[in-house]
Amino acid sequence: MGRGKIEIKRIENATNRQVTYSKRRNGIFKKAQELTVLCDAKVSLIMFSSTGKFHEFISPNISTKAFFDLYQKTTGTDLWISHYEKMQENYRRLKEINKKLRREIRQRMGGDLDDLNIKELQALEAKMDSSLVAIRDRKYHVIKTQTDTHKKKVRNLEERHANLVFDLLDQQNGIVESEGYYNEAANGASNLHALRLYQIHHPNLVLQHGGRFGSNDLRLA
Amino acid sequence: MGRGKIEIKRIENATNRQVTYSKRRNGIFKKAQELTVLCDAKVSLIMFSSTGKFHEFISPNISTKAFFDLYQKTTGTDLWISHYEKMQENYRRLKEINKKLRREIRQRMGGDLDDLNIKELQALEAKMDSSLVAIRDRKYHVIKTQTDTHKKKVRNLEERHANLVFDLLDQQNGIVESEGYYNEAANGASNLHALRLYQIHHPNLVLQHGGRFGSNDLRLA
DNA sequence: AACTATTTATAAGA
DNA sequence: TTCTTATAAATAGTT
Repeated sequence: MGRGKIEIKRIENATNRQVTYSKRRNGIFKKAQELTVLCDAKVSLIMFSSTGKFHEFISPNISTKAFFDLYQKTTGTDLWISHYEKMQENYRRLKEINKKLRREIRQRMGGDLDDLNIKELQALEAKMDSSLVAIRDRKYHVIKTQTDTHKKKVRNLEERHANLVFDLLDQQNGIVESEGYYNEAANGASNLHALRLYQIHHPNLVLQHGGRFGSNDLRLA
Repeated sequence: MGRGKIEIKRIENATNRQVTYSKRRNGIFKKAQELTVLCDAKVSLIMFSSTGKFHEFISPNISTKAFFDLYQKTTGTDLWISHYEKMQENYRRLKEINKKLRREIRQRMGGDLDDLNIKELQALEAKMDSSLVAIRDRKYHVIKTQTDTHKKKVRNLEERHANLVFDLLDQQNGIVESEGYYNEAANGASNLHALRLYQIHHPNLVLQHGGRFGSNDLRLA
């Protein structure tokens, strides 16, 4: 049916394949159309090319949905029941697992213990005990981390505060004793003296870098 | 494409129509088969004759169901969406709940604690503590119940054993002292005497109804 | 996309 | 239905 006979096997040249697909697709669609008209038949012809392109012919006066319904009715197969049933089975299993999980949680919360025997109760108690240890450990670890972070923050703030105080005193010295007696106040050399002056008037200021920090409102239970 | 050219319109003669249907059906199936092979395409061809007869061609390596799924995916239509999607949504929700339950259990087992803050850790610890108390209470209750049951069983067995002993002694008395010295042995009046006799020969028998029962192999932790 | 030599499909007849 | 065969139709290779 062409310049030469061809063997019916996959056309390796992609361009040729695509061209042949296009030509033969038209041919088969025409055949389907003719069959529909000549023989008063219902035809559904759906195809996907190797590149995934979709084409469809369907006889007039019938939708694809109706066609598939007819297909299912005629063949007695239900195209989606297997999929559906598999899902239902999964759903049922998940529900069961869920129930067990909830039960386990209830037991771990101290309820629903009525149908555990002594061995099971002892095992549960032991597990709970060790879990409690793990939780306590974790809690202490978190508290310690948080405390350390607090310490660092406070230390940092203290330093910045102290620096501000020094700067302030330096400025005051520069103004009050402007006769030149303390002209070197602008450089950092007099910080210690300035601090001493400041402390005289603010005896509550305490510079302390490793001390105890009061309650951080974390009860250590 | 035959002895004469035909017009493409419904063939009124039913026999002719049927014959043409049969011939052309073979032709179109062959075309579909060739297209599948030559062009590496996926083809679904379903037809119903005017008399309702069903024929189908489908490319190898793909089921009608898979083809239908592909069709739906490609065209964006979904014919059983209402049934199916509702179920999928339920399934998804159940899965999510499941995940949370598992996580809660893991935490209650002392794992997966990294992203709990101190407040949550404290709450968890408190819950675990009270749960542990409940579990211990339950354990003790079970132990007590079981012990009581044992006691009752033992007591019952002892009584039956004692009765058997009495009956045995009565019979022996009946035989040994058949001269009539103890003819009233058949009624229960002489049980006390019989017991005394029995105890002489079995000094290890102890009738004890409220005593301590040895280890029941239940460590009281 | 068009052409055309050839192959293939099939209408009519058996 | 199936076979035969003359003829229409489809199409492979080419342009």
